[in-house]
Amino acid sequence: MKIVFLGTPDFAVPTLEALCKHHDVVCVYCQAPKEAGRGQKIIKSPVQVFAESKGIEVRTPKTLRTSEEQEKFAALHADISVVAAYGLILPKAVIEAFPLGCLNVHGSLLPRWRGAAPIQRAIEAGDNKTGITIMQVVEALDAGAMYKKGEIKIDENTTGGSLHDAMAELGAKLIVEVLSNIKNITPQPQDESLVTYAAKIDKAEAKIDFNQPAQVLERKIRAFNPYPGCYFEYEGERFKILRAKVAPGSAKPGEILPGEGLKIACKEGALEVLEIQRQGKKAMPIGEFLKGYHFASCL
RNA sequence: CGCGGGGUGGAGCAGCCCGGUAGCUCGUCAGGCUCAUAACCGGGAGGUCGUAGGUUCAAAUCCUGCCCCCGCAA
Repeated sequence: MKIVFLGTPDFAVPTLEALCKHHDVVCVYCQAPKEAGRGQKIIKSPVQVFAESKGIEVRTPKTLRTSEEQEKFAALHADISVVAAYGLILPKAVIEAFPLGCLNVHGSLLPRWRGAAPIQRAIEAGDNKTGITIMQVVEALDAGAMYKKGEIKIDENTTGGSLHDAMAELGAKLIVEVLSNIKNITPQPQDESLVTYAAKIDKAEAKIDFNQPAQVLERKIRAFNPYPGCYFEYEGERFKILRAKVAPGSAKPGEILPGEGLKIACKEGALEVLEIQRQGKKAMPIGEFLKGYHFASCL
C-alpha cells in the first residue's frame, strides 16, 4: 500500500520502520526541527532523521489547517495515512484525504487514557495493564473506532521509559497486522462511558510532596522515569529519585528514618530510595551516593 | 553565542574563593580483638588531581584552549 506517515518522536520510529519494510511510504510528515537540548542547537526529530536516512520525502509544515497544505497532502494520492505521536491536530480534509482514511497508533487500551500522556498516566494510576490501540482517526481527540488492541502488563518494575519502548515496538507490530488485513476488519466503536483522559505531564507534578502516601509517590516516580523525573529539593538543590520502593515506617512526612540507606517518611508509609541523581551529577545507586553525601534528619 | 554544576587512589565525595605536606566515607590487602562476624581497633597498598598550554620560587587551587559527564530551560 501507498502510505503517508505522520509522527515525530522516538515513539513513532519503530512504526515508521515497520511500515517501510512492508509498504510504500511515500511521504513523512513530522514536527519541524527546533532548538533543543543544551546549547539550544537545532535538532531534527527522530522521525525526520530516520526518514531522511531512508531517502523518504519529509515535510514539516507548522499547520495542516491551510487549504494549501491540505491540497499538497491530498496530491500524494496514497491509500491510507498512519499517525503516531505527530503533535498536530489533523483537520477533516487530511483525515479523509485518502480512500482508507487515517489510522492512529495510540498508547493505551482505549477508551481508557485518551490524550497526550497515556503511557505515564497508566503507571501513575496503578493500572496493572495497558497497551496499544490501532484506531481510526476522527476529528474528536482519540475517539475513533478501534481495529485492534494489544495488551502490555504493568508490574512493579515498569517505568515510563521501559513501557514507552515496549509500546513503540508493539505499536509497530500491530499496525502492520491491521494494514495487512484492513478490509476484513470492522472497527469497533469506543464505549463512551469508559472514557478517561491522560492529561499532559506538567513539570510541576514532578516535585515530590511527602504528604502523599508512599505508594502514590512510588508509582509516580516510576511513571516519570526517565522523563521528567520526580525530585525533591534540599538545601537549594534538586535531587531526582529515579527508583524507589514502598517501605514500612511511620514518621512526620519528610523525616528520614534511621537505618541503612535512605528511607523518607511519607503520609502513609515510607519511600526507600534506591537510585538518586543530584543536580549536575550522574544518577547512582543510593549506596554509592551516601558514601559522599549526607542528609540531615529531615528534608 | 539560552542558564548552570562537575571531571581528585577501585566507588562516592571534600579540598579550589584566600596557591605551599593528598583529606573523608566505602572498598581492597594483611594483622589485632572476638565463640564468631559484613561489627570493632590500629596499619598498608593504591592518585600524571580530565587534557594541553600560561602565570609563579611554588598550581588540585589562578588564567586560557580542548575533550568528556550532568542539571535547568526548550
